[in-house]
Amino acid sequence: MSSDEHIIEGLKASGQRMTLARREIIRAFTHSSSPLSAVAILEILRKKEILTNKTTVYRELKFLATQKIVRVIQFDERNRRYELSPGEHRHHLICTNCKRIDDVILNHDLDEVEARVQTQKRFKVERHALEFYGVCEMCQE
Amino acid sequence: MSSDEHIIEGLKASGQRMTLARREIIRAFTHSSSPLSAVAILEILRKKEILTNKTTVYRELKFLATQKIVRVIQFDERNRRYELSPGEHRHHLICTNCKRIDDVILNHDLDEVEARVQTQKRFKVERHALEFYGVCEMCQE
DNA sequence: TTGAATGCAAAGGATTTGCATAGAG
DNA sequence: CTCTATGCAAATCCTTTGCATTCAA
Repeated sequence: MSSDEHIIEGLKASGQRMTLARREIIRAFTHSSSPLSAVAILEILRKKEILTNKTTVYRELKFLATQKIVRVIQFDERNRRYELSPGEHRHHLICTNCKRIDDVILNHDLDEVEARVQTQKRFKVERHALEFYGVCEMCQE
Repeated sequence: MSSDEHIIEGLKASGQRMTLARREIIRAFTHSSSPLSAVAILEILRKKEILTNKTTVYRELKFLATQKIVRVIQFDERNRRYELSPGEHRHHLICTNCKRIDDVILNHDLDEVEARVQTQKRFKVERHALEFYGVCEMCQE
């Protein structure tokens, strides 16, 4: 079962309704390697000739977030982006030139730092967000 | 010379004008240990009975950012926050309970991770942003 | 005097809400 | 049939812009 079907079946199994918009938004995420904004999703659906209102997209994103299927991430931008809630721990590489966003997986690299924050500041870390800003391979040429 | 005076004198020396609003916004930053939003600054000025328009605050924040005196940071929130451009490398501890934001300084802890991103993904890292979400000391009680 | 800073009103862009209707199960 | 999802318009919130006026140097 592909990952979009997996999510869709999971939702159905938990008694949620499956609509065209919901299905297609989930597919948009499973087929994208980078975080998507509401506008980006609207654009993807428009290209597939699936007419959807932006209100629906915003509401669907909120729904998927409450279901922990996607999560919100926010860069130094005006608008929010969303991405599939990662099983592995992902971080972002944001190109300051072309604005492209790539992912990198760093599983236990921050464990030590987190432990230090925990003891030094008595702050109980639940999660962290780490983004790298710089120049991507293509823009370096 | 205190740190606000230091910034103010630096600006004057580089030929920038010094107005009441500018001076007080700089002071708001040097006297705060956590990042400030435009609304928060407006509130601080209002309490000091310094009448200022929000437009001025937004414009001033933009100005201070171009002068590299402050920098923008954005959490999973709707509105932007700004903080003094740090000499040392700061990160944030964001309490998911009381929303308080504290800072932590981690100078070279990410060097190794950055190096790996650089070689693995051929991404030239210029800077990074790292935030920890969790429960602060006070909220753990 | 002169260009930068200010205030106000209005515009903008992203996101949310109210309400009536359509559609999934 | 019932309750959720949808579309549309309007509202909200944060931020920016245009323009005439004030003010620092």
